[in-house]
Amino acid sequence: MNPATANIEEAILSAILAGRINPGTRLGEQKLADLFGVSRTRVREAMMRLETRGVVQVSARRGWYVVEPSAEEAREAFQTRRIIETGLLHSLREVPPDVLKSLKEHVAMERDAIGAGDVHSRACLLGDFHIHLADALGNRMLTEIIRDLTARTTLISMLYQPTEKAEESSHDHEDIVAAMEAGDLAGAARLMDEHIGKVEAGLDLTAKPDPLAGLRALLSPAAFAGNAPSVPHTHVHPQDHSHSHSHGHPATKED
Amino acid sequence: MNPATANIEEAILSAILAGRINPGTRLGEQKLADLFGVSRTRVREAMMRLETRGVVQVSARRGWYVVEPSAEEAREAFQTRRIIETGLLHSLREVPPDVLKSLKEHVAMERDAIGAGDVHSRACLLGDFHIHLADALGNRMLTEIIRDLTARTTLISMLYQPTEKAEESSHDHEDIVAAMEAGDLAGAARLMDEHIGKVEAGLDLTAKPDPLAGLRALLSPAAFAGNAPSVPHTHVHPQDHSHSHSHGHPATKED
DNA sequence: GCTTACAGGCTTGTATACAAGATTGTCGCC
DNA sequence: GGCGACAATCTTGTATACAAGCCTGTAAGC
Repeated sequence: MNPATANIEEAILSAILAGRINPGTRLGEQKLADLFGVSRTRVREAMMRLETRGVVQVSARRGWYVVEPSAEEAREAFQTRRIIETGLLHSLREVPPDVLKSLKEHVAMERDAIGAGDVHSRACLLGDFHIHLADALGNRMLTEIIRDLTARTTLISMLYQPTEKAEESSHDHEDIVAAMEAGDLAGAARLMDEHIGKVEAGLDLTAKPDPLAGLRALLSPAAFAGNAPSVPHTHVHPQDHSHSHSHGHPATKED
Repeated sequence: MNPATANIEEAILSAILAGRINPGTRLGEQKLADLFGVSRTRVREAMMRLETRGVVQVSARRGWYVVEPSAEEAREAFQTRRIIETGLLHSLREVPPDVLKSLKEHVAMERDAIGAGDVHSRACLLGDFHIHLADALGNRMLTEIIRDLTARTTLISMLYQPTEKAEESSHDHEDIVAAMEAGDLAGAARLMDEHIGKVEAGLDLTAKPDPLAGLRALLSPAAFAGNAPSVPHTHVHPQDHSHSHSHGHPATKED
């Protein structure tokens, strides 16, 4: 593949996995082209590849947007991950020592990142655990699949997750590795199932399927006619999709 | 997505699943563009999407080729399918009656196609069973994943399969459905594992990593100088194949 | 004052032109 | 006669130009 195209693709996917790009973010072709110093052609290539991988979508003549999975798609993504990752653990007969070592090191890194409060690194590592697991098997196809799925569930978490439970996730990972070390693969699979289930259960899938959620919350208390003057038109389109949730998204959780 | 682009992509993928396109086939951009009545741009889009899905590959400034999975990739593909499809069956608690009905009908169609000797339809249906299974769960993501994997294993079978065992496969499918109907999902998963294992075991993964295999077979009996004059040229290009699809795959021989 | 029609700007969609590289067929040389 | 270099041809790689459509801001009409 083209090095430049691959770089764009990889850069965007990595940014998503690290939680640096929010769902719904608009990715303008020309803007990306300038950013990477290439022409729109290459950017379009990368975008189309990412579209087939399920992480961006094109809206006709409007632009490319990072996907905002619906509640239904969220359920599918988690179901798919459960199936694949438990299937993976079940398929193992034994775990090579070097794989165990590598996984333990990874969990240690998770704890460090959590302790250091590095939110991007943390999100990246937590997702990466699952990718690492597949990779340790030496199966690149599976790794790619899980990587794409993880990108999607990361976006889902950003959309629907009211609370972050990084410590709990890392602890789950630790338990899974412990079960693997004990040779209890079935137990590890069960723990993995529960782990993914917990992450899914921690989401509020009824809450934020639309970008108006924040606004809707303002409206529902019937405080609409209260004091805020002419809220509707002026505030529905603050700027535009591209800049609207450009950065300060994660601040809106759990209150 | 674009309708035309999607059509090209789908047409080629379907053709692969039906065994109508051989691994290693060259897919020229202009030729496809003429065929579908569009410009090269659209063809390139479709090709890049298919490349992302792992069914074609581009060789720089030489053309697009249907992938010829190596023995290693073949093992990975089967391993991945085993993991996912057994994981799928394990994840089920019960099978809805309409799904069972649909699967039974599918198996019946397989038998019909086998009886009728329709080789393309048969190949398509045998692969489609697995796709159908995921689809019946209502999980489109999983369906897409399995579809792509099935395309690859279909190509692998075309490359390495010395014998076709359509009846046996169909019979396996029947057994799997029967186990599902009996509510024995664990048993169904085991049967699925064995089924995929059987298909994999039926291959000769040491035999045909290179496109010269047929030629090599002619050379080895040392009958080369015997009586057939200038055999090589006439038989290397049986029909049009565009040209020789002998793009220098590094993994040529093994012995 | 509010609604509706319209125009301008901006973004993607598509085709085409040209550049770069690879393969192949041919000619000259040894 | 065999081998190597060269040129013609074909194919993809990349950029750019133009067309088409959406969004937004403005102005006119009710």
